[in-house]
Parts: sequence; structure tokens; C-alpha cells
Amino acid sequence: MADINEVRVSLPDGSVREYPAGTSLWEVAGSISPRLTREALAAMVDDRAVDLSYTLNRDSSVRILTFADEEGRRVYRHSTAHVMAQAVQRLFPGVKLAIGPAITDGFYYDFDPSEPFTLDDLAAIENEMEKIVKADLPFERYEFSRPEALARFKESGQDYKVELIKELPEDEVLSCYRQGDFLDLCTGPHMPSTGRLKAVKLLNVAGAYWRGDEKNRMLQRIYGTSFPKKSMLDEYLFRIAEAKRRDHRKLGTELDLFSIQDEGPGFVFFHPKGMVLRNELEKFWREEHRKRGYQEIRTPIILNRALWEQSGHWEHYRDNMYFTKIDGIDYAVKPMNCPGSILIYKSRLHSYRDLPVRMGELGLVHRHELSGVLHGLMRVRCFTQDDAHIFMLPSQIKEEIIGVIDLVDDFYRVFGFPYRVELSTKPQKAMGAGHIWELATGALQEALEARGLDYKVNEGDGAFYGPKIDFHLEDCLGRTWQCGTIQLDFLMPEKFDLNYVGEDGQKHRPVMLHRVVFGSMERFIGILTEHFAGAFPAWLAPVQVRVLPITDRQGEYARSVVDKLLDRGIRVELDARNEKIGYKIREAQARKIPYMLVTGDKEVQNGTVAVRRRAQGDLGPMPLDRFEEMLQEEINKKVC
RNA sequence: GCCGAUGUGGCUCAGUGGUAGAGCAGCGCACUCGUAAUGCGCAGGUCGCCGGUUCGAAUCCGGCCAUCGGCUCCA
Repeated sequence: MADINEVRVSLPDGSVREYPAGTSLWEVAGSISPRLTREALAAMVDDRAVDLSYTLNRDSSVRILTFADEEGRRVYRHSTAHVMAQAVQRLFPGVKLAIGPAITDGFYYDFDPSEPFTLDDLAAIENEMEKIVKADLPFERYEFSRPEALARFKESGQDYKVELIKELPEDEVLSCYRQGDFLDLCTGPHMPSTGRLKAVKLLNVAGAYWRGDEKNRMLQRIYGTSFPKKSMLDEYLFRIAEAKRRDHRKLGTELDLFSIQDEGPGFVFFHPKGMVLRNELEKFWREEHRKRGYQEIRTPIILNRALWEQSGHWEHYRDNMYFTKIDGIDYAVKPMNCPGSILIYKSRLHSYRDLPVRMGELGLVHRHELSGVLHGLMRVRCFTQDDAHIFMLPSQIKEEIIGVIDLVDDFYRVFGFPYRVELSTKPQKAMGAGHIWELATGALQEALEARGLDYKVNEGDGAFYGPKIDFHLEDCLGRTWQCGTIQLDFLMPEKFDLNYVGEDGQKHRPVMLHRVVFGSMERFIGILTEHFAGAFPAWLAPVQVRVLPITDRQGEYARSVVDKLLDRGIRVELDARNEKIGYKIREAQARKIPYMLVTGDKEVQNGTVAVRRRAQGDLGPMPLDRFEEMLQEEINKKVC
């Protein structure tokens, strides 16, 4: 039995240690290892994050947090945000403070200054922060009652803090943290002192609404990040630079894949090379869907307003739609493909024996997005969904969902994308009764579990007509993109009075499933471009081979090589320009063409080609047939 | 839509009140060359658009358009 003055502390490694009551976490860390003492930032005590100065007065489980822990990083970045706010307040007296949380790779703080910050201000703020770091000011925690806190922040004119305090529960004890001359309302915890900050970088300034609501005042947000080692910061900055280097908008121009012109903001022009990519993706898509029992359809882009009223889009989606009039009658440009698909289903009678009916459509949809959110191929105003609608018996739900999950898995595997799954439930602005939503959500959940997939639940993030499973794929820089979704829908069949004839000869209601795999062809091409940094695998590469004669003596032979490959369906170009071979290779590398075939006198004489592979360099000479065989296999197997 | 920044030849960028520049790409000529840049020459821009100030505007002012970074990961 432990002494009443002793507390038992269980540590993450399963060990239990005893300390005198009143021992601080600082001391606990010290008793574990000197390294932990150096690196400790805060701690988790019984799953609550606290400062190292926190003292233990009862048995607890303790985990000391360092930068290696997710929670530790949050503490580190949040403390950095406080230091930045202190620097800003010193340089811009009278600036009002809003909030300053840690985010995934750093932190931000929202300010309400009299003048917007400029990029030059950032350097000055960084300098001032350095002084605060050098001074190594301790972070000290204070607790206030609500009235005390209110009085304090009212007096210093911190209106946003006052607003925050007013929203907190009446009886709550409020905490503030002070470092030197700076005091901020904050739950904490914080690192022990400002001297722990080693590498800080302020990244950019941007406008942000108070509480993210466009009805509120626009504040000035400063983004930054921090690390305990300069090398870690450098690595992070390198990752940002790498992402910039891979930007699909830049590569799209360089590789002549697509453009977006002032004449059509948010509307993409696909150039011939981009079209090759698109067509290859579509070819792959069609083949895989055919194998899985899908039929392809195409429905009109403009349809009568009455259809959209019936589907509920008029009520729920009007703000994002474009409208037109034909012969004095209202029409809408489709923002989704489902109503069109439904009209095809309804065009004839269906027997239960026909179900499931799987109708795929590469459907062009238009959606009005705010001008400020447009972004290359990733966020556009018109895009092609690789859509499909499955009409099925209620008893087929689970099997069909599993079928789609398998399909998505197969697709992403081809490109080498790992992915995460999320389940989104009933939103605020939803159509239909609660029990139907429960039924639908349960079916999705069951399929996920049957398939043994881990998933995260997003409460309230579903479509207005049903819950959904989202697939978020991860690219080579660790960024995630939402692509595939599966949405279960009991409502559209109701609204459109869909039915099938059952075994009993009576009419019954089918269930509908909406799903996409690529998501949008445009966005998927953008993601692929960044993922491969423009160096597409051979099966997708707009140009697969470029033939490079060394002098114009080999022009005729090079031409015959090109013709032969063209004849076999290879995408090949000839570079017959009067340039040195090094120059031609350099350019072909820059265009990220997978294979270069150098043809000089030796090759003409032996009837071979000297193969150079984009990634590996010179592979030496080989007969053209052997090269072609090798390339065909690489293309057929979709080697990445 | 809102805040801030930006807009100069196909691309990347210089030029802050006095006759529009460079590199790359393109075209021509010479060289006929073996695995990431041969040399010389030529052509190419109503400086995003509209208006204003001025003897004079890419440059200063106003409006518009487009692009870029953002617009709750909540003390």
C-alpha cells in the first residue's frame, strides 16, 4: 500500500513509479532521463495536457510530451504563436488579438491591426521574436475568475478576448499565460520558456474572417511554423519548395497539358498533350467498368427547371447552379449527373431480375464556385465526374458497396496512391426522415466493416440526399486529396417514383448509389501531375518516345523508326533539328519523355536503336523490336 | 464574394515620369557533332483593360478584369 504522501505514476512503457505528493512533472521527467528533461515541453496527465510545472497530488498516468509527439508539436507551435503575438504587440501597439492556434504544420495568429501587415513586417516581427527567444522568458500560468478576466481584457481594449470570455461557461475558472510583458487568454499548456524556440519562420499574411464567418470583420492572419532544430525547419521549407516545383499549374504550362484563360475563369482548356492523358485515363476507366458490369450512358448538360425542382437541387443547390432560358422556359445547367441518369432508368420498366443496374457516365457538370476559391485544375467551375449510379434491390446494398470499395482500391493501387477512408453523416440541411438516414448510414458502416477498413467519422458532412464514404488519397508529398465517394440514396428513388417489378408481380422501390472513383477527371489529372512531378509513367505519358538522330545522315533511318513505332500505336516524336545530341537529350529530359532513342551511324549500320531511359540514362543499343516489346509490356502493365 | 499581393514578348524576369530591355523558347545561316545547353544573325510587346493627372505615363491616381496566398485545424 502506498503511503498517503506518495503518488503512483504509470508511464507509457507500462512501468509504475512512486513520487512524493506535490512532485512536478518537470521533476518526473528529470527522474526518467536527462534527454527527456532537455526535450520535455508539456505532459499528458490522465489524457489532459498540462504544463510541466503541474504538480501531482494523486495517482495518475503520465506521458511527457516532446516535439516527437503530435500533442507536443501543438504545444510548441502554440507557444510560438504567443511569442509572435507578443512581438506584434510590441511593434504595433494597440493591435487587437483574436485567436492563435497550432495547425498541422505550424500555427497562425489572427490580429486586428489599424493597417494590414505587409510582407516586410514579417521580417521585423521575426526579429522581435528572436529577442523574446533570447530573453528566455518563462511561460507562467495564472487563473482568474470570469469577472476578473473580463475586467483585465476590457481594460486593455482586447475586444475579441472579451467576446470569447463572454461565451465561456459562467462558473469556469479562466486561465491566462504570461511571458514577460505579454498576457494572453489561453487554456495552455505551454512550453517552459521562450528560449526553447530554436527555428521559427513566418510564412505569409492573409485575410481571415473573425470566426471564419464572412459576415464578421476581416482580420489579418499571420501563418508561421517552428521547429526545435534548424535542420527540421530547412527540411520543411524544402518540402514547400518541392510542392511549388511540382505545382500542376506550372507543369501544365511547361508540358503544354492545359491552360486556363481570362476568357473563362475556372474553365479548363485541354491542349493536345493533356488530352492524351485524359483519354488514357478514360480508356482505363471504361475497360475496368466494363469488366465489372457497368453500362455507359451520356445525359444532356442542360435540362428543364422542373427536373431540378423535383430532385431537390432547386431548393438545396441553387446557389451553385447556372441557369438559362430556352423558348421562354427556364432551364438549368446540370451541377450533378444523377437526375439525368434517373430519367434513363425511368424510361422503361425494370424487373427485379435486371437489378443491379450500373450506369456509368463521364458527365460534364457546372458549378458556380466563388471567384476567390478557383485553383488550377483542383477547383474549377466545370468538370467531368467519372460518375455512376447503381439502382439495386435493398438486399443488394452491402454487396454493391463492397464492389465499389474494391473498384476504388484497384484504381488507386495502379497509381500507387495510399488512401484513407471517411464516413460522413447527416448534415444540417438534409432532405428526408431521420430513420432513413440511420438505415443508409448503417449500411455504409456495415460494408466498411465487412471489408475490414479503418475509417474516420465526419459528423454532418454528408450530401443533402444521403450519407457518404469518402476516399482521401495521399500523394508523394504527404498531402491528401478527396477523390472517390460513395453515396447511398433512398430519397431520389422516392422523389422520382422509381420502381421495379418484384417476384410478386408488384411494384417496389429500388435503392440508389451514387459514386465516383477519380472524382473529377480535371482534379485527378492535377493530382497525378503533382504526384509524378510531370514525369508520367509510360502508359500515361503524352509522348512515350522521342527519336534523336545524331546528324542529318541518319534522318531517313530515324524516320523509319518513328513510322514503325507509330504503326504499333506508340506515341512517338522525331527531333530532326540540326542540333547536337546533348542538346536534344537535355530538351527531351526537360519534357519528361520516358524514352529517347538515339540513332547514329552505328545504329543505322546494325539496325538498332540506342535506348536512353528518362530515369536511368543510357541503356545501350538494342534491336527496335526488342525495345518495342519492352515498352509495350511496361505500358500494358501500367508500370509506375 | 471578402482581405492582401501581383499583372511587361510563348516562358522566366529587369525596367518607378523622358525613344520598351535580357535570358530561354521560335525562325534563318554556318558547323555534321555519340548521351543534359555549338556559334552568329533575325523576328517578336498598343507594358491586363478603361478612364484621369501631366508637355510627356509601363511608371502617379481611380475603376474594372484576371491570377496568386488566405478566409475556424477555434481561448
